[in-house]
Formats: sequence, structure tokens, C-alpha cells
Amino acid sequence: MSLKEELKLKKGFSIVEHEALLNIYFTTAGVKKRADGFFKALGLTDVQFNVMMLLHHQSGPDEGLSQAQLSEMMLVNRANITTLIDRMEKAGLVVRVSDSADRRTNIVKMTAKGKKMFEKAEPLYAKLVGRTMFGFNQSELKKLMAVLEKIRENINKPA
Amino acid sequence: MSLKEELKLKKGFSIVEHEALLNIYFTTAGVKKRADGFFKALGLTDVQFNVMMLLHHQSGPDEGLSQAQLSEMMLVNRANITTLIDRMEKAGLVVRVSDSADRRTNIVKMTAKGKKMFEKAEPLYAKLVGRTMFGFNQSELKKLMAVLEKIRENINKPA
DNA sequence: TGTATATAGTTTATATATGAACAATTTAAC
DNA sequence: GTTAAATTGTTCATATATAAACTATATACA
Repeated sequence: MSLKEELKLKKGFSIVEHEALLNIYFTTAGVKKRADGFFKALGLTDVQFNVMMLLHHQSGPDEGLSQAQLSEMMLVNRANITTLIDRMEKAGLVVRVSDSADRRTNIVKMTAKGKKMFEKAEPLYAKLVGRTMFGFNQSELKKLMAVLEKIRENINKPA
Repeated sequence: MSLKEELKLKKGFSIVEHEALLNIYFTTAGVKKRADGFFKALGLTDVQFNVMMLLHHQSGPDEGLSQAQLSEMMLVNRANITTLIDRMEKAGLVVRVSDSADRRTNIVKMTAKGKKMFEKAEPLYAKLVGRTMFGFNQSELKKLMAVLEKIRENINKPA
């Protein structure tokens, strides 16, 4: 269905660039809403799962990542990570361990409970991703990523 | 730059479908951050501008839209609209007018101040959209929208 | 060595988002 | 025509996001 129909707009878009941009925006919103429902059933949020995915795939089994590294890998503000890790620590999914080499730094590590939860969630999430991106071949996906990469470059170009 | 580089990840993605999905997600995040900075300089937020854009383009000059209509056109919860319109009303950008035909309904209309602000912001926003989507021809944009539309259809398909 | 600067994390104020429960009102069903 | 169901908007609890101001620490450099 076209975006105009999905949003029940009375009038369409006069500029196709704008329509394309809103298509990206509302597709992300839809993907996020779908993921929200999925993770809620597991007692998680999409953002919390993302933290666990980074801890699992981007650090050694017992290494963990600092809050600054998480902030960088998630493209969010440091302040955001503080409250996010507060909630995850309260839920028993991760712990903060102080870094002996740099006393400013907290290393975030998954607990046994967190690991168990992640191992249960990940294959189900992979299926959801498969269903979401169903019907495209590798070349179409590469083309899509190239377009999106170019848009991200446009954003970062000085006006 | 590839997403792996932008997020400073140590390891890449093993599933291209997942990589493509994260590309959509982080492109939206980048676009939103860019727009946030732009609107902040005008004393607005991206969401507040979107409300004004809907009021301007989707309703007659003095008709306005109900909160339920705004909720539908923005794909957000009704509760969200309540607080959003509270803030916009407080800022003098819009007013709530009760609907004589249905006493449950509030009609949201732009004030003179809101209209003035919107007319100043819209051409600047159009330029930003042009820069963001620069370097694609109409056929590439249509192809992109078709891909995104298919993803939205995949999401809404029953598992 | 000392000082200036940078970095890590927290706190606060603010904006956006959801779902659930609620009141007021309208519409549908019988 | 009255009752049941649906719709509109609000309030509350909660999760995520930012920027700015702050403390504590580490690094650079002169």
C-alpha cells in the first residue's frame, strides 16, 4: 500500500524526494513497532536486545563493553546509556564492573540470566528479520544499502 | 561509509538481511538527528513541524484536523497527541476548538503565529530534504519506495 | 611537574513514544 | 428506544532520546 493510503492522507506528496524520505521514516517506525511487540512477549525491549546483541557479538565471552563503546555502537547519547543500563541492571540482565585500568570507565557485562535470555531470543529474532526482509535477493539488498549509505553521506555533507 | 565503520563495530554482520534492516534503522536515526538540529534553530521540533505540515496541507485553510486524525496520519498513539498538542498550544502554535458536531472531538487549528512560523520553516525544510535526497533520479526513488513498501507489507503479514 | 584539555559517566529538564484504565459521548443492534 | 459496543481524548506508569551542567579521572604539553 502507498504511504498516502497507509496514513489515510487526503492529498498526496508534491515532491518525490519528500515522499521517499517519509517512506524511509515510516518503514523504520513500522519495523520498530513490530519488533516492540515481539520483544514485549519475551519481557525485553528492542533497545535492550540490541545491547545484549552488541555484548554477545562485539566483545569476547567475558570482556564486555564500556558505556562509551555502547553509546558509539548505538549512535545514542551517553546520558541515554546510563538510564538504559540502570534498567537492565535492575532487571538482572547485565552488571557494571569497574575497569581497573581506567577508573572513569564502567564495563557492562551480561549476567547468566542475560545470556540465557539472549540465547533464547536471538534465533526467534533472526526469524523475524528473515520474514521482514523476505522476497529480496542479495543484489537488491546491496543496492538498498548503497542508496541508504549515500543518503547518510548527504546528511553529513556541509550545507 | 559502511554501517560497520560508522558504528565502529569490531565484527561485521553475518546476515545481509539484518545488515540491510539496520541500514534502514540507522539512516532514519541520522535523518532525524539532522532534522532535530535544523528545527531546533527555528524553535521547533521535527514532530511539531510535522503537525503543522499536516494542518497546512491536509486540511482547508480554516478547517483543522481532529486529534484522532493527527494520530492516524502520524501513526502514533492518541495519548501521544494529547501531550504534543498541549506543548504546541502552550507555545501558541495551535489551538484546540471543540467540534459542534461531535462533543468528544477536539479540532486542532494553527494560530496566526503557527502559520507564520510554518511559512518561514517550510521552504528551508524543502531545501534540507533536497540536500538529503540529492543524487537520485526519479526512477531510483520510485524503486526505493517500492522496496520499502514491500518491507511494510512483510511486517503486516501474519506469521 | 603542573596546568590545560579531553574523556567517562551521572543528573536534570525536556520531548517523544507506548499501553492500560478511565470518562464522556456517539453509534449500532436488537 | 434502550442497551451494548465503539470512539475520542485524558491521565498514569514506563521506556527511550537529547543537551547542558556537573564530578572524577586521564592525557597532553610546555
